[in-house]
Amino acid sequence: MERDSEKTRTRILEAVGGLLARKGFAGMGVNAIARASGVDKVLIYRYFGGLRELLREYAARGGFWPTIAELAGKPLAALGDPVDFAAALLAGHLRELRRRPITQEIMRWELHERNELTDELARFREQQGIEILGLAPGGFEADGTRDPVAAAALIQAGLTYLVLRAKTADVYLGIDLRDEAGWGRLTRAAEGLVRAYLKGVPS
Amino acid sequence: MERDSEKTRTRILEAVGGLLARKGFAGMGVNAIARASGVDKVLIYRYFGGLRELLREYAARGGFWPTIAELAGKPLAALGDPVDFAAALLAGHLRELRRRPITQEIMRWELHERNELTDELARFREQQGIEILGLAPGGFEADGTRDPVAAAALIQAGLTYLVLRAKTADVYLGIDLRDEAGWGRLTRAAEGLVRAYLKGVPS
DNA sequence: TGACAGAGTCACCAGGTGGTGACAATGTCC
DNA sequence: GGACATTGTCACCACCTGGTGACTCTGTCA
Repeated sequence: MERDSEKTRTRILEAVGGLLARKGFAGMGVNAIARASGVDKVLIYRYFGGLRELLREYAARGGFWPTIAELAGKPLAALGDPVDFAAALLAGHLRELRRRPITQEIMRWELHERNELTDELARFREQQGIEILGLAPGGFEADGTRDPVAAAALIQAGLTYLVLRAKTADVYLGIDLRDEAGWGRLTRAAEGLVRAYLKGVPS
Repeated sequence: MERDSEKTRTRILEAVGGLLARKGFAGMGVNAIARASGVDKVLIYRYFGGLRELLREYAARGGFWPTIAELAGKPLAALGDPVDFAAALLAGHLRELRRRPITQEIMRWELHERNELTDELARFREQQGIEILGLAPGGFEADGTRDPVAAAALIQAGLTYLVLRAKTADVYLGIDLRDEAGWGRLTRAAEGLVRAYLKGVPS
């Protein structure tokens, strides 16, 4: 064997990512990681301490969350109107989440397990989300009739759910999740909803 | 022992429900069901054939999906306006899903496993959803600027995601998911969104 | 009373999991 | 060269899983 501990470490970490993308968190175990990386599992314990710590280190490397710039898709300065801002970020959320199977897998995992790691990952996202809201030109304060934050949360959550659902479903309320046309409808609906809600004029 | 096969069958089926509510599908196995029901696992094979068939039979008993009447919350005849109709059904979706932990667990399961059973369960819901859309007074046809079905799907998906997420998260984009006030904000936002989108006037 | 089918019990199997101790190979430094 | 720590290999452990064969018990019916 190669006898290069640093290389072995990264091989293990890469195996985590690959396994995550292929099998999700269901098949995530010491034996599976050892098999996938072609490394003896005892090295996982030696180098990382255990599965928890390995996953923690994998998470610490990051790279599966889109940055704010990626979410916006264009320079933030170009989004002077709060409605454009919201529409662009929601579209960006959909776009960026769809192209990140590992991120999707983490979010699926968060949906039915809660531990220090999932809490930390969620906290990071939550923090980023709040930060983005703070960047909204003019802010997103609620008044008597409108609650822009709740509305944005709802639409973002809807897009998230549909992306996660698309792995195991072909269709949702008649909308084809396998086809790009279906996603186009959803993108336009999201934009139309937020425009109508914030300005009172659909589309 | 009691020597009553019918009683034993129902004890097993009830154990499935209890286990589902407590542990979700993660801990769903022959041994666990046998333990939870206080019945030898060999009887599961004798009476049902295996885990798949047992789950199938459990699903066939139904009772975890809200009916259309429950979703509407009030007589459909009272919902003459398509906007009221949509708002009432979205609010009903949230209300009914929140009170059904087993249904939530099934939907979580559907999110990362796909088999004949999940497909069938999803097909039932899909069918019901389409049926509800058909009941909308005046229909929900898309025109050049609006796609009411996509908008409703998005909001419904958002409510679904937040309900599922509430089990493992306390907060989403600053909205408190443990508190009734948070759900009130979301309900009002959903209604405001659909009203604004369909009529052009928020709230 | 005795035969018999149905209901329930028990012991076991192969295979997988997380986890560890003992050992062999390899490079490094004196 | 020899000492030594590091890296990697292998065999093993207890435990749990799904699944099955063989047994005993019990109620029913002739």
